[in-house]
Amino acid sequence: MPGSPILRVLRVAIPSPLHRLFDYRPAPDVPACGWQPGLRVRVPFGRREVVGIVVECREQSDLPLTALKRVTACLDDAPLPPDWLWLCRFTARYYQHPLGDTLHQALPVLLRQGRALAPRTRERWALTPAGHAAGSDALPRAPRQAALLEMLRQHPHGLVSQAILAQSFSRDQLKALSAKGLVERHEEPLTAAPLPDPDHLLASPALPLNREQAHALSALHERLDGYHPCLLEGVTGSGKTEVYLQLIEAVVGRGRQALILVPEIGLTPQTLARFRKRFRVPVVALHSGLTEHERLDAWEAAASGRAPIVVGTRSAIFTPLARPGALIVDEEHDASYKQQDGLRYHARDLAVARAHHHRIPLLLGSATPSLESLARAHRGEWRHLPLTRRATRHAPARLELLDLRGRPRLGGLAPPALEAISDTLDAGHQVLVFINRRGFAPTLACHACGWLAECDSCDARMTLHRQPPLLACHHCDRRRVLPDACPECQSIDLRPLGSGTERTEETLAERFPKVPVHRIDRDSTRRRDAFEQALTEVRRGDPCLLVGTQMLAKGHHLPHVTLVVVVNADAGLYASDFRALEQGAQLLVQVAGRAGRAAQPGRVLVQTMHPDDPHLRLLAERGYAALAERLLEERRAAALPPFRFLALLRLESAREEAAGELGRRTAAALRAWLAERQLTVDCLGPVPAPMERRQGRYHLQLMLGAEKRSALHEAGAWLTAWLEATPEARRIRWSLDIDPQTLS
DNA sequence: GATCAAAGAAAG
DNA sequence: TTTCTTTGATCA
Repeated sequence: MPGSPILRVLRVAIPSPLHRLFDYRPAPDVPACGWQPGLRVRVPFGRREVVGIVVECREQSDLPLTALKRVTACLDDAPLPPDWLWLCRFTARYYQHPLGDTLHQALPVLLRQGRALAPRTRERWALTPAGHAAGSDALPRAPRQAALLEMLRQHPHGLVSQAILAQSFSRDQLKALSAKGLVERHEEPLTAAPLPDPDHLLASPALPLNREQAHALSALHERLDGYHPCLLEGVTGSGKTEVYLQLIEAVVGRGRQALILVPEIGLTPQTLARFRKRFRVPVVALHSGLTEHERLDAWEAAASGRAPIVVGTRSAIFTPLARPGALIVDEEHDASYKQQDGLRYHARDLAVARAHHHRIPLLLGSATPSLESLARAHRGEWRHLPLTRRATRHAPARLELLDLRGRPRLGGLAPPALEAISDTLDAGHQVLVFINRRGFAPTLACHACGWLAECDSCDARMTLHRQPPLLACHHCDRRRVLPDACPECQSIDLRPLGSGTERTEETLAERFPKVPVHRIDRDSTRRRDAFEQALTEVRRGDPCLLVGTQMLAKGHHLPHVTLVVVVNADAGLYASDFRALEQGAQLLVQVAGRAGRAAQPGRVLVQTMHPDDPHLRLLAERGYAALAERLLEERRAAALPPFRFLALLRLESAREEAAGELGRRTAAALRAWLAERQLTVDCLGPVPAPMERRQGRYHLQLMLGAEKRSALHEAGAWLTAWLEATPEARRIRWSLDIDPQTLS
């Protein structure tokens, strides 16, 4: 008999590492909206109950209906936002990650736990009839309650609790009055704020634009409808943020929402303050400091459209938007956009997919764009919008290479660097010493026999720390007390080898006793406000020395710094990873950008053992863009990204043999399958990972490369299916990294 | 024979 | 991943 198909089965994504869905029979009571994808359900799973998400409603299952369990309850009145569901499904497919786990990761914790996604409400308190009737002398022994009663008498519609608490009344006083029957509480929905009149959107006026900024903005304005990716390449201080702000203004002015991604290190109170100062509409920030309630509120505000502007770090790409208008990715080259464990997604790449899906503009900004993005711009896929002028009078500081060979060093600094520091301090300016090594010294060595402090669990040296004094491995949690004598030869001549932030700080403090030395690294800024406190002091402008790691290099305005010294450029630039030169150069340019942002021109001294290296010279003499061109040519010649697509299978086991055996079997099976399917994907390995032993486990990897993404994708899908079906693989931890950022 | 840890299997 | 079952080793 014809008719509508009978719904008998719900396919549910379960939070688990399994690459499959599970079928259930619907609960007896049907949700108001009917069964549809995106509804959260509570289901029995094994011996427990979990929260899953319906992804499909069908008539039949591969299993007999009698074998299916029944959904315990539906948790939603309406499905989770479709744009969110779409992005999660895309992500799971693209990164070959289980859909259940992907959905789970992309949801605020409270929603994962099954909390209702009710429209947010707020409390309003108003007088009851008894409250109106009560005289002003009704509460002689409770003056604060009487004052509160009086205040509410002035507001016939009552007051929201926020306003009451802001008048320094307490929740207890409200409760006391409520217990006396004088006031009562009303819950009211937090409905969408009326759209601000486009003429009154700005709380402070937009800044005037220079010609380049104006050109970039008009290019963006031309096409606010439709997918329109633009790479905004702007040197430090060229005003990228102002272009972002004015694009947001246009988007919000049309009643749409803007989502802005910033690097982990970039979501500072100052950044937010700048956004909030410009707009009269709320700016919702998503960062690690939020409580789970705040996170849920922010999610709901974005999903309902109540929040016109959402700013967040990597995971904010999964924020649903009711009326998406534009996506902005600031510092698009930043490595923090790639998640390095579990679901290894790249937020910038997902932003591309999402903007395309929504058909909205995408703005990617950077002073030092990734080679991937530059290649897209060159191919004409993305519009390239350069900003070359700095707002200040000075050209960006040039890098001066300082030959370290044969020179004595003090705390890692060669004499010419010390001299430059001395001169700068004498001139009343500030100095930034950049050193990418935490701790006192990279390791401890025995001067008698050559013993080095090595970690028991990793193929790495242990770092020497002074505060507190110990040896620590930066690759695992292992710590050791400082030995009094060499464990090999009992000599007591143990010496620190090389310099870290602590040692450089110590040396500089001895050498320049009259100025304060601020050390800024992960260790010195453990305390929440320590970092902000140090920055506040530095901003006052008195001469001082700053010693710091990457933390300092990114995004902070240090207007009084006129000299930057890079203690060792080589470590970053000449690492074995194929992206080392690109990322090392990006970091150098960013560090250099700290110098001379205010009235004074800046100097940047880069210490190196390879002052004649052609890459380094190209960067110093002609800048990042020129180096990037050359690196692109080299990548093309070497068949590396962005001219080839890569996927990396990592295998890890406590037993070296087990990982090796599985690696060989996997590679053989994959090669056979590739030959049979005639897919042009090549497979390299298994080879030991660059640091083979880490945290007591052996790491190996299999690298897949292809010219066509579709072929790589097919191979990846087969690989995950094969591994999941292979019993030996269960005892080994494995993960597939699509578009790996590093090969380590 | 009881107890415990390690290994293995299943999840709708 | 979580949970339960099976298996093997050890002890009194």
